[in-house]
Amino acid sequence: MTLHDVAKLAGVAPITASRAINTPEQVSEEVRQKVADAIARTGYVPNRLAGGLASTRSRLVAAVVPTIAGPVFLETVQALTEALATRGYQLMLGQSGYVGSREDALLEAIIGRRPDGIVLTGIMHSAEGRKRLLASGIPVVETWDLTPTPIDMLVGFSHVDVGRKVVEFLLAQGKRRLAVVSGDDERAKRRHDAFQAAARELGLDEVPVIVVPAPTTLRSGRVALAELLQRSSPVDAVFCSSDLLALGVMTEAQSRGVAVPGQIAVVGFGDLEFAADLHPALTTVRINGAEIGRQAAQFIVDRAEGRPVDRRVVDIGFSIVERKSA
Amino acid sequence: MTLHDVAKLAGVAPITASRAINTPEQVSEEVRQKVADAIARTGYVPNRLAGGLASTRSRLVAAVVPTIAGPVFLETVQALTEALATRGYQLMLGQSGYVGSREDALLEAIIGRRPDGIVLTGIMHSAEGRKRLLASGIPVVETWDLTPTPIDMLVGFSHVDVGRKVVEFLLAQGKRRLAVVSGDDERAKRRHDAFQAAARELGLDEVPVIVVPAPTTLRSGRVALAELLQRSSPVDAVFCSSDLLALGVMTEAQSRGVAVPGQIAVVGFGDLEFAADLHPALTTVRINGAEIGRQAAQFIVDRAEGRPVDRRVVDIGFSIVERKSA
DNA sequence: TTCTATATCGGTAGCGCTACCATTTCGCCG
DNA sequence: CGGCGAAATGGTAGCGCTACCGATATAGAA
Repeated sequence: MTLHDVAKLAGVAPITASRAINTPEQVSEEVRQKVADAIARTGYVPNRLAGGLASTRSRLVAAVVPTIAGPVFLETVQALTEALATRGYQLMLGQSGYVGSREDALLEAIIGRRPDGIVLTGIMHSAEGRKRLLASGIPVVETWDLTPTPIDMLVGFSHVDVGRKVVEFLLAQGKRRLAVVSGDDERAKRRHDAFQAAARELGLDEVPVIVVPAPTTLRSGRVALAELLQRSSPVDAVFCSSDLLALGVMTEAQSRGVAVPGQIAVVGFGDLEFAADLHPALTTVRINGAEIGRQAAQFIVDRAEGRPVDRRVVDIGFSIVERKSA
Repeated sequence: MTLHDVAKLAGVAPITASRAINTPEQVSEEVRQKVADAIARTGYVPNRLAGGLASTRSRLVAAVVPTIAGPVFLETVQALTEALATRGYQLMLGQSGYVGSREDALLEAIIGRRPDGIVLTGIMHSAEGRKRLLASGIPVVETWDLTPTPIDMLVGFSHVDVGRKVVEFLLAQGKRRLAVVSGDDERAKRRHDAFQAAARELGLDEVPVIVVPAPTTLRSGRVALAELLQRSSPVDAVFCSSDLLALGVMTEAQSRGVAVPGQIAVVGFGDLEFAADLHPALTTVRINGAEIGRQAAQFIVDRAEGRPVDRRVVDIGFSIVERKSA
């Protein structure tokens, strides 16, 4: 079943049938109807590979996440997929793994499909990767981070600001013996470095940091708190690099009879769906992941459809959602 | 940068360059080297849209999930993406939404890309959808369920068996006043129908079922337990249709001072990563989601590469992981 | 009436690749 | 030393669609 068959059935030229489908305002009502009938009768589905080849517009967008299994980027991916779908674009998913070893093969696989855009979670660091991306000429959106030197477009927020603001928040709660439990990914590191620096500036003790492997899990939260409590210096607040970690810390606290927030305050990161309903409800840093996805989709669709994108960097900010755990 | 440019640079015919890339065993070592050099110098990346069009093999696989935001299918999607990537295939993600309204548009968007296979989470029910899928001639794998009439291939397990086994398990623990908290998706319904039926057969009281909207959340688990406790008849065990729901039930129990499993046993479904580390550790039904993904990938790649698939239905089963909550 | 602007439709070529068949090369046999 | 099969290479055509340009019909202006 090809466009030619449909056109023949409708009694028009293939190119006219193409227009009836793609730019219906360019054909008469009569033709539109005949073509629609022919499509209905044949069950014709346009071959978008062929269309993409001919028009150099694949209507495919690639998203690269470290792993889909971590809940962090889910909201973003969901919003991205949706926003793209309503505009006729399809999402291709690529997993870089937290290692970044297969990154090169992944980029090759993606670029080979000639997507109309690539959405990266996190910024691309490898010079090689940046070069390939740039050379490909494909619009790129980096997300979930801020950098003065984006490859192309960017929508994110400042991890350094997050670290600072959380210290200030905790201080305002009267907490003075802060600690951090953090995944070993690079953005989390930026947050806790800023956290430590801010604590130092404000005259607090050196902040101990427990680093756990990414992806972060409830288990590593439990283990981390256990380790923290075992150390000599007491702790009255813990900033976790993910809500899952925070849940782990709270779980461990509970199983040890340590009161939250009474003895230890806990702050998470991400504001996952469950955070509000934990007991005690989790105080956490909220990132509007869905908005990141939507904005990224907007960027790429605008580019693909030839609209100029003036502001190429969007800082969507964050907020500290104060609940019961801190 | 096209294959022609690379071929010219390497001093061979385009078709020879193509072979050097795709079937290197068909060309001499010398040609292989020259083409590899030319590629390295030019940064050439084959256009897989063109290749797909010419060979009618897109090396694209579509996966349809209700929503990526629910954690249930994550493991499957991750394993699928990985297994596919290592074989040179790319995953396209489609979200049907739990409603299934846009399902038609989604199918059209997917089929239009001529994927080498389609992986469905859950089985396809709409007659219209089945017809289109069948008509497209694309290999289809239905997952996470069992049916005597799959569209094509299938890898799943019996939800009816799950419901029955959990009743038996709970009974063996000495629990007699069972209840269910369940999402309103169709597979969950199958589980709790079987659960109710089994309880009836075994002479237990009628099992109350609280149905909450999908996707299930911690919050709905809390609310559901609250409602359950408010009812007249006492309850000593709750089977939840997801681990998140189970966590909600346990959270609510904890905040009300109801002992788990002492007063109420809780059984989850899914064995999400956090289940083992909850306090108390969650007893739950384990589904090997990753294995589902890998098997689905295997099915599709086998088909795409012309290998015959003899056993088209795989029951991967499930297991009840007994921990502390029941 | 003739000319021009506008809407509607069609033809041709080509996107970048691979399937298929043809040709060349070369070692090796009788 | 001709002939032959296998290995290596090349040529042609076409996958299904759209960009680009051209043709025709209609309506209104001059």
